[in-house]
Amino acid sequence: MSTTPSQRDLQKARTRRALLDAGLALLREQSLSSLGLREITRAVGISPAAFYRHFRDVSDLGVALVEESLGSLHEVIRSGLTEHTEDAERIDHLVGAIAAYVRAHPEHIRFVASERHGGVAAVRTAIAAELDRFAAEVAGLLAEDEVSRGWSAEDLRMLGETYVDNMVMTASAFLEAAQGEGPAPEAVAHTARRQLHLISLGRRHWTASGQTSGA
Amino acid sequence: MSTTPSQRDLQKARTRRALLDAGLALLREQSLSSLGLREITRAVGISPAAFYRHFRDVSDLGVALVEESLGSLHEVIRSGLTEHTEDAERIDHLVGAIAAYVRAHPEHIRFVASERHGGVAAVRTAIAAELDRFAAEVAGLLAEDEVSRGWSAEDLRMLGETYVDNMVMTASAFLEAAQGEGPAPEAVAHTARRQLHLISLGRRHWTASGQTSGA
DNA sequence: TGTACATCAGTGAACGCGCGTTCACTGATGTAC
DNA sequence: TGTACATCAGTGAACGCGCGTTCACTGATGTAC
Repeated sequence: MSTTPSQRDLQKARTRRALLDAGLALLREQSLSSLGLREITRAVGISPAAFYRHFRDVSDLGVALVEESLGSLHEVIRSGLTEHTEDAERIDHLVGAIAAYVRAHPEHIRFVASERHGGVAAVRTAIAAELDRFAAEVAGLLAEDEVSRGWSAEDLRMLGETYVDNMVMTASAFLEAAQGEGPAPEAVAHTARRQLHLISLGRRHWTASGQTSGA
Repeated sequence: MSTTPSQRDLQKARTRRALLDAGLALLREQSLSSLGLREITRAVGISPAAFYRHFRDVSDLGVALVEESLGSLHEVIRSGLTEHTEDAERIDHLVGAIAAYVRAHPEHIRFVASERHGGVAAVRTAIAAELDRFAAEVAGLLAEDEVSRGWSAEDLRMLGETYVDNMVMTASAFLEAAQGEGPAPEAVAHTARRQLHLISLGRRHWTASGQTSGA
């Protein structure tokens, strides 16, 4: 029942894209709460008033960017965790996939990293929800490993969160490396690999009773 | 050779304090890059021009806040890692110390969390430097444990970073819990304890050769 | 195919407002003699 | 202790500027007949 979009629909979609792209580009140098509506429309080359045909306000555009930024990561993670079964290979692959993603979409990663705890509540909420989905997804994938036998859903969830936290930190570190702000990319990859190895060792030796602390 | 500060010095210090406090309070609801100079002076009750007697601009005040926010954490971490030798006790103590710190200084933690990857370069750099110091400090403390025998400086450093990353994530999670944005504080503590336990297990089974991945 | 009307993305001018920064100043505090 | 001068944190007015939002509008595209 879906008809071909009209010229109008196409043009509108094109302008919307331009607004999102311009917004993301401008966010390389500032945070969302200081990004101006006029700044965005100026970059696109339309009048300020036209902005309202596409978004309610700038934070509304921010929420749309969250989906764009994290949506395509699901596939990356899935392949990163399922394509190999041996620990070392899987870690290499996952770290490499993160590095590649950061290289391919640096602005998306920067956006998520800086707005995750940033000043715009709606965006913060959207990012938290998306990262929660990731944690659940990772937990689901790791549940299928042999080592996960006997793990409670709660423990698997915790493991998923640990992986996601680590991946976010690693992505941030790659980003800083790319801007020359921190250690070099190879050093970041080296640290990330060993951190994942550490977690993976812990996972291998995990026992359900081990998690409770002595009184 | 230090003489007692004059009335003038005292008054100036008092105003500076008021500016820092007002800035931090305002940052509860927005990010540094959107915080206005006039907003701060208005909150303090002085004229906008007086601001320049204390700081070059708002980002200069931000850098001063970084030192304030993280400075007092060193002692907390040190005691959290040295007061107990048994794993479970140490983890309980550390997680409790983080929870207490977040409860005592929520604005400081929120500030650091949101500006760590925020829009003001000078502040980002200051936070990164301070967290680096933490990682080095934690690495130094963990080096003294029996399990660390044979660890390279580089691996210890990686371990320190893993701890600091985890602590930052945990602090953020406690903060969100306090605002009712995420899981309850007890759930955060529970996850944090198990994550630290996971890391601690990995640490116990770490071998220098284990970290390199197969070709 | 041609015509009359409807839709609606984008315009451009206008608005009131708060911003950061400057400047010459004031008057309390501090210092030299 | 008293006096004359220096310092300097804070003032208040002024500046030019860009902001978000509103509004009646235009004109190309789409639709009904």
